[in-house]
Amino acid sequence: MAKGHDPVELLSDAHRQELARHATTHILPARAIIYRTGSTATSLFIIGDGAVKTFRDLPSGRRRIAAFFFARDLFGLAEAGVYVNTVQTLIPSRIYELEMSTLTGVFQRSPDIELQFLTKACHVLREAQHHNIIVGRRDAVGRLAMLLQLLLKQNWLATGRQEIAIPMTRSDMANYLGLSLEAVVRACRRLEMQGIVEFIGRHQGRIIDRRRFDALASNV
Amino acid sequence: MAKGHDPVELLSDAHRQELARHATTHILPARAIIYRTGSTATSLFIIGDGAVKTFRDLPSGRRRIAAFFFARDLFGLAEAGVYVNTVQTLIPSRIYELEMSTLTGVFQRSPDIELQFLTKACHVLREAQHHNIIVGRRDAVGRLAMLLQLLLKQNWLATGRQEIAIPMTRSDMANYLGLSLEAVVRACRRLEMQGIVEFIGRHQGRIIDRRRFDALASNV
DNA sequence: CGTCATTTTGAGGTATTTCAACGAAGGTGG
DNA sequence: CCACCTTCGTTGAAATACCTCAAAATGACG
Repeated sequence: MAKGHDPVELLSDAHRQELARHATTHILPARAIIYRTGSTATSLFIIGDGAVKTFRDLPSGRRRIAAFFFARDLFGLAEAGVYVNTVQTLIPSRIYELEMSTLTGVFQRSPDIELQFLTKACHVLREAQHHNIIVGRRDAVGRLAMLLQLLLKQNWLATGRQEIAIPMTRSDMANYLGLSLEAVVRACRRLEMQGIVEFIGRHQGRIIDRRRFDALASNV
Repeated sequence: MAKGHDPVELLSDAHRQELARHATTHILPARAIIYRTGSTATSLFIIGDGAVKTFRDLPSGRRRIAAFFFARDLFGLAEAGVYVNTVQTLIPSRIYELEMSTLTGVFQRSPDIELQFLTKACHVLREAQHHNIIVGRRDAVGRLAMLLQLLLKQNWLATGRQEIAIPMTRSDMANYLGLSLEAVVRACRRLEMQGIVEFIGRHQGRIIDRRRFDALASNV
């Protein structure tokens, strides 16, 4: 089983308040670009509510989605000087912006906050390694199952634990999984045909057979 | 082109001396296990000389190599409480061990050292994302070219800049690239047939046609 | 309610995987 | 120092699964 994906509290309440004083809040609609590849990196961002995707467009015209981020996730730190990925909201989101210049001051005053960021960076790294394992699978259905499992964790509390909220398009899923759009569609079909997952519309799913679902996702 | 892979100095000389006082030096032969999946995480490690691989064995029996690390690289931070990957030397190596307990003290005294570690963690994250892009390619030859390009950067100074030192086995390369062992062998053959790269033995390569080599590696 | 992007479905091509057997290399013990 | 043995590497042939291309249907949005 893929471990290391428990929801991680980024910061304690005290630290969160300390940071809140320095943060700018952005209320963004769906599909809003937060920053682009190559622009100079000036801030870190924390998601209050919503979801974003970080991606790069490759020379071939293909697009690779490096990660999806959700509430309490941190992004903007995978760079040095300039951002290497573009970040865009999937759904309306509330984003907190922390300017690096003010952040270094906070770090000087309280190294333990900085340690929290280091911990969080490690969490993001584990996510990236897990992503590597997903893409390493050869079967489309198994890859899809692992992505759905990821999404399931997000709505563990919000919705029932069989309900899967899918805030992105099939195309996004394909770009994350390293599959073609058609392969994703067919994989969804097959999960339905086999009675493992049911799809209601394109942005919601429901687990029908949890045992076989977990078996699929774990069968790396 | 894949950017973000320039050799990064982990620490300034002053900081390195500060850390050296707290570090334990290990001289290890090839194939030595430094720590295993699931053991409690007590230390960070920095490579003085040598090379290591970090990997996980999946339930299916497959092995996925998450990363190769070389001189001045840092590892042991991709975890929370327990290590999630096993780390093993590829060649005889000198490894510095920094116990977390002493490290937190250092962080308290000099937050700028901690910031260096955060920066380094971001670098490792970028490497993981680059790995994602490599594995995302569908052509075995292109993936191999990107790995060779990575190895090339390591020996930029040590050997000529056409010489590629390959400290790992074909099997390791396969597990890193998400290919079968046979696919790696055939990809090597094809690079030779096309006069792009020449292999001397199994652990050394030489770039023959740099233009086409770069074109291959960039053609993501 | 119409337009447009996204999704869905079908058929064929191509790459890698798998399976099997052989050859080479490295490490160990006599 | 040599021989053995285990591991790793190499090559060939067939099968599977995904990709690509093309066209129709669905859904989103103004």
